[in-house]
Amino acid sequence: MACVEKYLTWYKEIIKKNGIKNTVQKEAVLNVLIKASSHLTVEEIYQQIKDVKIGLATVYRSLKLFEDLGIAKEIPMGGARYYELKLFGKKPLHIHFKCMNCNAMTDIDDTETNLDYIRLNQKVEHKMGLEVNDANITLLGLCKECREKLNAQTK
Amino acid sequence: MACVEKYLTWYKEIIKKNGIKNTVQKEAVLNVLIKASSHLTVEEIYQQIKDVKIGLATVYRSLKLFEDLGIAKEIPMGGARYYELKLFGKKPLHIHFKCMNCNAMTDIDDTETNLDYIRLNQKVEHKMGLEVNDANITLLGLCKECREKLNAQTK
DNA sequence: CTACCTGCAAAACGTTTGCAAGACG
DNA sequence: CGTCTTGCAAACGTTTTGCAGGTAG
Repeated sequence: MACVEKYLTWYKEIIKKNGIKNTVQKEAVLNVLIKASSHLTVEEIYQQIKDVKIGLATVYRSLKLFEDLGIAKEIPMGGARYYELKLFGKKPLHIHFKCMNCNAMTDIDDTETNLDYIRLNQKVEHKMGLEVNDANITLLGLCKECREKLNAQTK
Repeated sequence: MACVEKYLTWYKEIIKKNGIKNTVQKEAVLNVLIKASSHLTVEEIYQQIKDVKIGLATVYRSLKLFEDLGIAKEIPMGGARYYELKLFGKKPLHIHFKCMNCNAMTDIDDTETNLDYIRLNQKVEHKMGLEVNDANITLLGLCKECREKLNAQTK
């Protein structure tokens, strides 16, 4: 994937611009996040880094840094904290879905739907006189597979 | 408030129906939640109970129980966990707003807006073939007061 | 009277921090 | 070379658990 390389360069640019040093550890965390298809916990990110010597504390520190720089975003869900990247290619806002049966956490990848939510957020912003910079939207329920499976059992 | 009494009776009904024993401790936790205007952390709930002998562990156990029974709902936000009641008088879904400046966590109490979000959730449900039972929506930004304060400083 | 519930203290868990050594620029 | 960063281990705050005693139904 050429995209991974390109994004990585961009991220490193942001880090450098803020007077922070680029290290193999930060790069490793970024790499995992870029390649991740879904949202990961700190522990999962830590486990997926095997080619670089890294401590758990550094993963925490890197993620906090990335949050401050606006690179990454935390999504809290029932005790756990998931992380994902915010920039480049990702929508500025998107909806998360958590299946209460299989516990999978996925994105709802539908441009029109995402736009609907963004429009609604703007409406709220004007109506209430607030300034909305970010939004966490998580729907909970049954995913398509689990729904069909459970329906089949109860028939 | 007669409402507090009424709700309390209803909640105790639910607890009894599920074969769980009603105790002064559970009642105390419910009372705090019913009377609370905003969302509370476990520690805050614990502190507000003074007339009953109760241990922190019991507060945790009660809240978990209430969640399982569908009485209460957890709202995770940046490390902390807030709790609120789900039933009776409360909207089935409403939007939380967290101010990044003063850290206050409030509800967006606007029926029309809440309905907009519910409609949107239903749209997603049908479009993606999911079953949506619940939704966590938290907007992050600046509240009206902080926004004006900060604007005044930068002029 | 029995099953469930409670308080307490200990344990478990996730996250943060102090420090000396090391790496980036 | 100075500053920022790291790994390690200890500290920390929150949540869970085991257990003996207590209470609701």
